[in-house]
Amino acid sequence: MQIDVDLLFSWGAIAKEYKRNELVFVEDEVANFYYQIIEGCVRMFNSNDDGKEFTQGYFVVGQSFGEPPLFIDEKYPSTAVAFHDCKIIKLSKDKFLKIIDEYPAIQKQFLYLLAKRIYSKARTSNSIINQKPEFRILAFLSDHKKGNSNEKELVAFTRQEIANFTGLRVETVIRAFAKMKATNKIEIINHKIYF
Amino acid sequence: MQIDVDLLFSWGAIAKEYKRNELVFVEDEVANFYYQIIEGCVRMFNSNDDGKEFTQGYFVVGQSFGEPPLFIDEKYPSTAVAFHDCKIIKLSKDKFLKIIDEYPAIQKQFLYLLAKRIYSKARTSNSIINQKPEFRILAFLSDHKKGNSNEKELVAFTRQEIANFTGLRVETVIRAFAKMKATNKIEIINHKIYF
DNA sequence: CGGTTCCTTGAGGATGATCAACGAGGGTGG
DNA sequence: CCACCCTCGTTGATCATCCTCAAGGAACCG
Repeated sequence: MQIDVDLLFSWGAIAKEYKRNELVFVEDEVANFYYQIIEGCVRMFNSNDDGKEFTQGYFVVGQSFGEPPLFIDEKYPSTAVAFHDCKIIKLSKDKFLKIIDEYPAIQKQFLYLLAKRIYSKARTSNSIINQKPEFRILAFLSDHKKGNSNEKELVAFTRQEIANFTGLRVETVIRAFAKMKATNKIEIINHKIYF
Repeated sequence: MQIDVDLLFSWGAIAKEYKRNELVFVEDEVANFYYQIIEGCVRMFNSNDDGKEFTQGYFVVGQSFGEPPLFIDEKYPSTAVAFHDCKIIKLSKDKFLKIIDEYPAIQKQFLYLLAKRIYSKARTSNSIINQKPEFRILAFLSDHKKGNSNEKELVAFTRQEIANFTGLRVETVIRAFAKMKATNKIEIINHKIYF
């Protein structure tokens, strides 16, 4: 949990519902709100001219997103959309920055959070740029694995979503999966992937 | 300037000199120090199996680098090397974290710094993944332009360095530059690039 | 059971990587 | 001052890989 929900409400935050695929904010828009997910899952992405999308990240229950621009007075570098139906807390930028100032413990939490984000962005951009499709996909799968046991678990992303995250095309992802199945790196049962 | 130099020294920091190409820290090493540049320039990068390098970023005088792992108790995701001869202040992790705790203003500065880094990492990874060579290079050039005037200025990176940053190969960079010259996006005088 | 979304396969093509060889400039030491 | 070396830039030819396009099949849901 990022900021205590009751605290947020006491500062005037409101909860808003978003249907699947509804936009939360759009690239190049001015950043005016702090967002924290109560229910559902949010995807951040960029589109290029051809309509090809690149997923910057997924955010789930309890996580906040789109904060960096609030601190540095920048526009949103990406678009955020409800990946599933969502309930999201919204608080104005001013109030959010005041909370940060008034509660040193919260400020510190955000420092750690941003440090984590940079760390993982450094790792993903490295694996995406330097490596072959199979490697990129494996990096994605490892990062998004819930348990860290050896047991294989269901991958809850479509091949298209994995393609968007790894900067590949669906067909390439599918073909890579075929190879990975052959080498026992994953299992595919009934079109579902287990890793 | 990140943290006041005198303050750092008063907390027991030392200044160390690094020759060009000398390593400051290495990928996967445990993070034990805070580093701040007094003189010179540092490059952070990853190498993959083929020896191909991907540059995560350049850091110049007055900037600190390699802090995120200090906050979250992780190993370094990349290697740092002196790009030119350097003088760098080094402070132990413990003392650094104490400074962060004792001076709220400094803590806040780091929050802003990390926010900026995330913002620019989001932008670069997008332009690198989604786009054609020429576009990637233009993004790099814009990001590293000092003045924001329209006047063309000398690009102080070799073609190899630009290739490492954009995830391309030298030859591809050179060929892209040839096209960009033809379309007047850059000038090349005596092998030097002006953008 | 009809529609939508997702998955799959094949063929062909474009693009950037690779390999090899050479040119140009700048600095250093004899 | 010149010869050499080392780094950086350049060019062409060839290759591998991933993208593109097209078509169809499977699963799922109301």
